[in-house]
Amino acid sequence: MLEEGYAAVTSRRVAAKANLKPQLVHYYFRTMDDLFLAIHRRRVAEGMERQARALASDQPLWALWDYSRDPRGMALTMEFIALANHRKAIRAEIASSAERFRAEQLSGFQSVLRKHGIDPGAYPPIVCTVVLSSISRFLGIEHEALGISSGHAETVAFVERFIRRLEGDRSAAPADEETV
Amino acid sequence: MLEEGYAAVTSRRVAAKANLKPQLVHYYFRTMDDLFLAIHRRRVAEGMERQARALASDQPLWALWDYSRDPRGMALTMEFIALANHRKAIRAEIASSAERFRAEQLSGFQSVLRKHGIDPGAYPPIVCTVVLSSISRFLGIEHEALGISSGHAETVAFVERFIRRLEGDRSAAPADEETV
DNA sequence: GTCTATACTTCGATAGAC
DNA sequence: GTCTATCGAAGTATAGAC
Repeated sequence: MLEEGYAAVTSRRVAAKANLKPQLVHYYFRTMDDLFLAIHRRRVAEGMERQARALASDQPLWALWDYSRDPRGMALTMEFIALANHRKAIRAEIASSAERFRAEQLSGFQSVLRKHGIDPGAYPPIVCTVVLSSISRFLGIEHEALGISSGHAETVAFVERFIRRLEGDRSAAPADEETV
Repeated sequence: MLEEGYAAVTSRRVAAKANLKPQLVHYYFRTMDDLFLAIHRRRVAEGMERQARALASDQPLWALWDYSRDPRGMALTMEFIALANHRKAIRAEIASSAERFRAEQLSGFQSVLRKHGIDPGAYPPIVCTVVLSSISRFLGIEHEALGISSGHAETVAFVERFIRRLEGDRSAAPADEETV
């Protein structure tokens, strides 16, 4: 899925990877959509848990930022978005999980910004959430899918200046996975 | 390509749309990649011209913002990015066109911000370019591909508050197409 | 340029034996 | 559960006549 896209994930190739027969894929998942949904659900469960951990850490903004930018899951996430774009059966589930990530992130931002005394009129937490997601996702797409990065370093530095103003320097090394 | 993704663009279906035989597609473009490249080149030419017009208008930030957010070309652009992600032969060309859009937008931002007396140390033009692209693209993806829009209105309002501060109210209705 | 014909590959999904 | 066997559909691309 990472290397050749979701369209390359076929029952035959999945089976080959597991040293099984293609029919067994249909036995376990019936359709390929069911297989994709199963993968997605597992990813969502892990991702929600990771995001919760990030938001509960002592530097939630740093943790969330690092987590959102982690390239490991970025490409896979893009594949699922592309999948949602063309498979109506899958779209609803992916959309709802994205909303849950957003909601959890929002409540995290609300308490963090309140703690730092940020005026929610000037910097609404929901806007912070969306903008942070936008930037991390966009840079990820450009880097992973197109291999370009002009302006990326400057943008990262710009964002991190804001985070540093609130949480000081990053105390731990960047950590784990990403959103959906 | 819009409705079912680039994978659904096959020589047979292209030919059917044109009431021709599939083999003629191969006669004109030889491979499907050549066909995609031809489409892409035409889009880039139009897009560059539109972006230049936006940047040359009397409200370049409004024009660029409206242009970047135009949903008409957004989905198609996403398809080409997905295409680039999986077809090495096409990736280089799409990446280079994206860089050209970025460069042109940057020089536009530089003169606009200078004109308004914005400190380039506090708000580097390259960062403005990347952030604006990030937000418009991200909202477009969420809306087009996933059908979700929580936080979108607030984010749009936030961005437009900045633009209004520099260029005043939008004088014309939103206009045309988008980036790549 | 446009056609017919065709070689070759890969896919999703099911039926039915064991 | 796992196998063999198989249907039917769709795809890319080329050769060669007209």
